[in-house]
Amino acid sequence: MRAEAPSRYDQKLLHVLKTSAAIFAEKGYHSTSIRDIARATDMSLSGLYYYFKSKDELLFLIQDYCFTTVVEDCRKLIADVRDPITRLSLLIENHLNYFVHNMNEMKVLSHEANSISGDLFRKVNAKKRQYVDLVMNLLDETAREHRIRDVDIRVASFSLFGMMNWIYNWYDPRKDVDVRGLAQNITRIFLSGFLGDKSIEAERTASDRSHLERPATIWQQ
Amino acid sequence: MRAEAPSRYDQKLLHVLKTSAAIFAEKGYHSTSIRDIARATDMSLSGLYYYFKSKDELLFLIQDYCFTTVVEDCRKLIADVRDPITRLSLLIENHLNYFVHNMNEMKVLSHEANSISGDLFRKVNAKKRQYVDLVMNLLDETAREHRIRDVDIRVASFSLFGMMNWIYNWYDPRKDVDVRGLAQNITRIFLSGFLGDKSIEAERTASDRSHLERPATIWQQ
DNA sequence: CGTATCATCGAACACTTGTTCGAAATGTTT
DNA sequence: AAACATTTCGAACAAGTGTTCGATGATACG
Repeated sequence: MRAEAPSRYDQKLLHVLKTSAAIFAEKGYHSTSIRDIARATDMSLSGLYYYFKSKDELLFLIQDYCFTTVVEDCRKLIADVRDPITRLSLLIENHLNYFVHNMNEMKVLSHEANSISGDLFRKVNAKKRQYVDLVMNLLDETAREHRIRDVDIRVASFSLFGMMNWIYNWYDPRKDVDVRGLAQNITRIFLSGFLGDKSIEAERTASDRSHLERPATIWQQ
Repeated sequence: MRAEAPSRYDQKLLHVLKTSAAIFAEKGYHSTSIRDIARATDMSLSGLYYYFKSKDELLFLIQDYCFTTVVEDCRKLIADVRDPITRLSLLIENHLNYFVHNMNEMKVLSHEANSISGDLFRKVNAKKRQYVDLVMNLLDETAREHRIRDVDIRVASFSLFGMMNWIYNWYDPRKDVDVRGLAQNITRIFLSGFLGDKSIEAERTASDRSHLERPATIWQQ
């Protein structure tokens, strides 16, 4: 039994989502009007409302669809792998691969995370939390296996997410390394950074932290 | 000769900037109305326009003021240090310290980078580019000294910025490690990750990259 | 054919937005 | 006190916003 062919409705909905994501990615969610989307999709203003019932929901559909797929793909990919480090590497590769190939949607997911509110916000956030927990557990397991005690798991996890999710701010497939190279580099930096290197004591480099005491600048008066 | 005492005008302007930054950080630039700011500052709508001549410029003033200070502080801090690794460590510490102590402004700087346009955008971006170049040069120098050839400098630089700038999405000073710990962790992860560890070959962990060939999911059809 | 379901649209509504402008209040200097 | 500059404000404007609704066209099926 094979998958149903997508209906006319589904096809057009997806087209609307993809076009909207592109505009949201370029101009930002709040600066994009439904009229902008109507123009780009060659539909009428009110005709769009047949496919979503509010601008909020439109954003949700993009985020949810996109995020669900990343997580599902990831789960399949690491399903029959046990070694936490390998699982982590695969997660990173999947995340970056999906990100680069769906830059618009992922930018909207990352950048407009707080542009949504209420129940829809909570729904997306529930999935996000699962994903974050997955990473934190992997790091925790790895840390135990390798007797790493000097790294905060939360800081490490979000550092990794920072590295990965920041790419929408700079990555240009036309002049940067390809996805392969991107994944290799980030995996290498994070993993060997997290696992640590006995020959390097990062601490040595800047032991005088007295400047951290200063409240820093005029903003704080 | 000591610094001039800030005038009434400067004091109030700073108060306006700081209050605006707090609201922008919470609700986002585009969802914040000048009326919101008027309410929060106990000023009239039109009264605010005595301190800036457009909403755009208000955003610019926040970003410029904030960014200028980070870079200046950084330059002073590393002025008489030659070792690139030490310079890098100090830069990271300064960046994170400033970020945590001025979370609102730095969130506005990071998150609303594209909410500004035209000349004002270019002005902020010029400073940003200098800062990025500083980091890239430091990494380049370090890479040469330590004979690191398998890491892309651009990827490494923006990975570092990703780690540092992402914190506005998760860092909570009330339940996370303090700035000291934050800086230690991130410096350790990035630095020993960038310098690498001969005993670890990250490459080994996920040599099968065939899934990176697949165009990935429904979005691309 | 006809008829029921799906898909689309134009026109309008109620509301919020950034910004302006002349006048009034406040403060400072002669 | 008078004259000046600095600072604040109320009221209004023009433009753009998300959303609704009844009507119309298209499509599928009996």
